[in-house]
Order: sequence, then structure tokens, then C-alpha cells
Amino acid sequence: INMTISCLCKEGKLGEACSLFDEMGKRGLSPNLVTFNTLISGHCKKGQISDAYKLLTVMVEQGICPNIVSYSALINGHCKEGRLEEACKLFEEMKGRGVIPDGVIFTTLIDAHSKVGTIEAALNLHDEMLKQGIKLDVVAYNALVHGLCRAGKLKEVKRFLDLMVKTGLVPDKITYTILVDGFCKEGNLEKALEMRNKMVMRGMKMDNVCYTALITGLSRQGKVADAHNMLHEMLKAGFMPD
RNA sequence: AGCCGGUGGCCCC
Repeated sequence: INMTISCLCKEGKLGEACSLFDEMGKRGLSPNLVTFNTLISGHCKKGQISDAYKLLTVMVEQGICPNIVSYSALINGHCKEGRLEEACKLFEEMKGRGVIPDGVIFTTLIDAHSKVGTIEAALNLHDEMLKQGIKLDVVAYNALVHGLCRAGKLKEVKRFLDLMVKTGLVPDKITYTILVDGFCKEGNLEKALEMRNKMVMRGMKMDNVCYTALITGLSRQGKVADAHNMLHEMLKAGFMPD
């Protein structure tokens, strides 16, 4: 039944998922943690964050303790709706309930701060992760690196890339795309192309996202011919522009 | 066992 609710949520049929949930209640079936988490996530993805929070309240009333996943979904939902302050409050609430934050939650918050430009806060969260002995993974670094790129701190980025490698992590396609895009937006096309080459040399395939970043970068710098060539390469590689 | 949470381009805004 959780699978069914999950499928409905993924198809965007939140209403049907909720009916099923209500039906469960009427038949005396009790939803479990995963049922609630699935619905919380479903509501959040539709931007219905206050309903999502209500579900959290309901589960508590029913004696089910929200876990890290419940809060992750809820906090991410708030972040995506631009309610970072409330997301932070939820983070505190969560910790108050004795739920130990993990890397995913931190990454969610780091990403949110990066996006609104409070990169300092993102960096503080990074420090806190280290202090708490939570290992950063590639996703966490990508969020940080992206934030630094957006803040124009391309120099700082290097430090984190080194740190990342030192930790034994391997930058992935997304890391490189962030860097390609970051250098493009900074107007440093040479570096951008260098990143692309590195990416390909390390066995990662270019995809349409990375191509689009490069092509728009080139064309915005007036390098129309290069942009055209790149577009050709992209088409030859079998990607359709979108 | 399975089902629920985090990161990339353009476009839209």
C-alpha cells in the first residue's frame, strides 16, 4: 500500500494518494512511518508545505516519531518554496526532538543557502558537518561548489575540490558541469573548456546539460562560431538541444 | 527485502 501511495505521488496524483490514505484510516489500517513520509514528500513536491507540516503533526499525534527522512522532505520542501528561515526552524525542531542530522539534511540546507546567496551560512554548515564527524559526499561538495561559483568565489572552489579529492571522493559529471558553467559565467571560457577536457579525459561523457552550459557561455561572449561548432559536436554526439 | 529525503545547463519567472 505504501508502494501504491508512492506511485500516485510520483505521478502527481496527490489527491488520489490522500484518498487512499483516508480510506486506510476508515478501514482501521494504520499508516506507518513510511506512509507518512511518502505523503509528506508528495505534498512538498507540490509546494503544499503547510499541509506537509500538518501531516507531521498528525503522525506525532498518532504516536509515530518523525525521523530524519520526514524532516528532510519537509525541510527541502520549505527550501524549495523559498522559506529558508522556516526550514532552519524545522531543523532546530528536529534536533530538539533528538533526531540526529545527517549529510543529506546538511546538504539540503547548504544548497538552499547557496541559492539565496548566503554562502557564509553554507560554509558554516560545512564546518559544522566536519565538527560533527559527518562525512561530505559528492552531492554535498557539489552543492557547496555551486554556491561558491554563484558567489563568484572561483578561487575558493579550488580549495574545496582539493579537499574533496583528499577525502577520496571523485568529482562527477555534475561537479564538472557546475565548474564549466561557473567559469562560463565568469567569462573565463578557457577555464571552462579546460574543465570540459578534464571531464572527458576522466572518462565522463558530456551530456546535453553540459553542452548547453558551454554553448550559452560561448555565445554570450560573442564567440558565435565556437558556439556553433559546439552545437554541432553536441548534435553529432546524439543530443537534442532543449 | 521493498516503498519516503539532498547537488548541474538553457527556457519560464
